[in-house]
Formats: sequence, structure tokens, C-alpha cells
Amino acid sequence: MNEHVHEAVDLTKNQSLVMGALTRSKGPLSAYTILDQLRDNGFRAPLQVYRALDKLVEFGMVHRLESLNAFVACRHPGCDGDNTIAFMICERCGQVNEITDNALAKRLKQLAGDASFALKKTTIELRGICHTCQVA
Amino acid sequence: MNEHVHEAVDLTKNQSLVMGALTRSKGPLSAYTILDQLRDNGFRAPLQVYRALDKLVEFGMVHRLESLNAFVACRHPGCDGDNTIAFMICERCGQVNEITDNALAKRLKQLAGDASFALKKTTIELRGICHTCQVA
DNA sequence: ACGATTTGCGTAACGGTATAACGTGTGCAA
DNA sequence: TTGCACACGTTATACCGTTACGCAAATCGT
Repeated sequence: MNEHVHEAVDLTKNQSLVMGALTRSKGPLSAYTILDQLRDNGFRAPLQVYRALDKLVEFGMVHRLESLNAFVACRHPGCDGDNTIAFMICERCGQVNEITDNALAKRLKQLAGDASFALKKTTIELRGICHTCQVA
Repeated sequence: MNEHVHEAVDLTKNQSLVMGALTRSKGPLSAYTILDQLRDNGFRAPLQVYRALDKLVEFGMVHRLESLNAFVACRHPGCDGDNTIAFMICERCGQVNEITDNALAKRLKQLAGDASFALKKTTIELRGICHTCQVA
């Protein structure tokens, strides 16, 4: 058990605050939204947020959603390592689900290999409507 | 032959100009770069570019690269319809390759289906170094 | 213990990306 | 003819992200 415990890394004050904001949030947050939420904690400039985010992403604790220009706390058990990660983003409620899939990862590696492309990072973001929102 | 000829749609003046800029370019262009290139043609405001881009994307003639905030002319034979499209983006030379792959598309549909997620649009962007740049 | 390097922090200014809100003109259909 | 849809132009503004500067604390090799 105990798959990739994030709390292992010890964070600076700013990093903890940003992580906290993301963890409390139901969905993704933009950097400026985080900034606003942390004004009472002494945050005054975007850079304070971006620097923390950079580190958190580096640690694998936060993911950036390219198609939203926003960030989410990693909630997926097993997102460490080089796992390919895809996101399902509900356009109605804004919730984000992380998924890892071996078949997907394999196929992408294959395609890159076929083109002699040295793959460094993959971004997969699925937009649509989640089950809950469809029913509602 | 003659798969999905883009020229079929007839474009407005602004749309043609933007399409022209993208077609001439080797790689992706940002909206503001396009704006600058078209100043001599009377372009003065971002909105002129964005409006044209919106339409061109809608027509399937241009793709947006989320991870770059940039746009490319579609060069892929067969990008019409609902084909899943992935992009391989070289971080060295900036060139972009479009690929469609059935296995990939299937797997994504499967994953979405498993989660009862009503898939609307998929974004797949692979970052790395292309073959040419590796050799050089 | 010491300086040197690295790392994090704070602030100000700026540049890049995208949209809102307004009004204009043109073509077409009821 | 009137109403509608659509492309267009302009201004202003909102949102996203970085550069450049200086300072302070932690880390490390000697």
C-alpha cells in the first residue's frame, strides 16, 4: 500500500499554502485565483504563486492543465514515475479526473518510436461532460 | 484521391489572410505574431486575428496547440471528421507533426465510455525532439 | 568556522494571450 | 421594408506569465 505519499517532500511555506489552496478546491484553479485566495496570507504578486507551482509540478504533486491554463492537485494513486496521465475535464462542473492507462502509454511510445521522435512529455486532455452532469 | 480539400470553403478576406500566414509558416504561429505579419494588410487589433482563427478552427483548417498557445495550418491528409488528432511538437526546431491513429482513438473512446464520460474533444500533444534535430 | 553557492523570497514592471462591449455595414429572407 | 445574421473595426480591459532586481536563509566543501 502507501502508493507515492506526497507528504514525504517537505514544502516551503509558500509551497504549502499553494498546495493547500489546490487541495481544498473541488476543481482546477488558475494561478491568479490562487493568488487572490492567498492575499490574506501575505501573497501579493503572481510570481509567488508561479514559483510555488513550478516546484509542486516538479514534485509531481500538482498537474498543469494546458487547455485551461489552470492547475490541479494530483489525486491519482500512482501518478509518480513516468506514467502517462490523461485528464477528463467536465465542461459543465469543472471537475477533473486523472487516469493512467498502459495501453495508451504504450501506443504513444510506439507512435513516437515509429517517427524516431524522442518523447519527453505528453499532454492528454479530454473535454466533455461527466456522468453526474449528464444525469442531472 | 483528393482527400478533404480545404479550399472548398470560401473564406472572407480576413480569414484568407490569416490562413495564408499560417500556410506560409514552417511552424505554429501565435495570434500576435500573425497580427504583426498582417499589419501591412490592415490588421490593427487582436480580435481580427482571433475571429478569423475561430472560424478556421471551426472549419478544420487550423488546429490550436494548447500547450503552446499557438496555431498551425492543418497539413494532415484526413483530418476531417472526428478523427482523433495528436501532435508531435519538436522543442528544438518548433516543427509540428500531425498524426491520427485509430488504436489511440479507440482506446480513448473506451476509457471515456468506461467512465460514462461524454467525450467532446481530445487534446493530445507530444513534446520532444524530432528525428532531424536529434541527428544534428 | 568560513566563504561560496544555491535556493527561496518579495517587489515592480512588463509582455503575451484573449475577450467584452460597443457600433458599423452588408446581404438576405420574411 | 424590416428584421435578422454575419463579418468587420475600435477601444478598452481582463487574464496569464515572465524579466529583472535585490535580499535573506540554507547548504556545502574545505
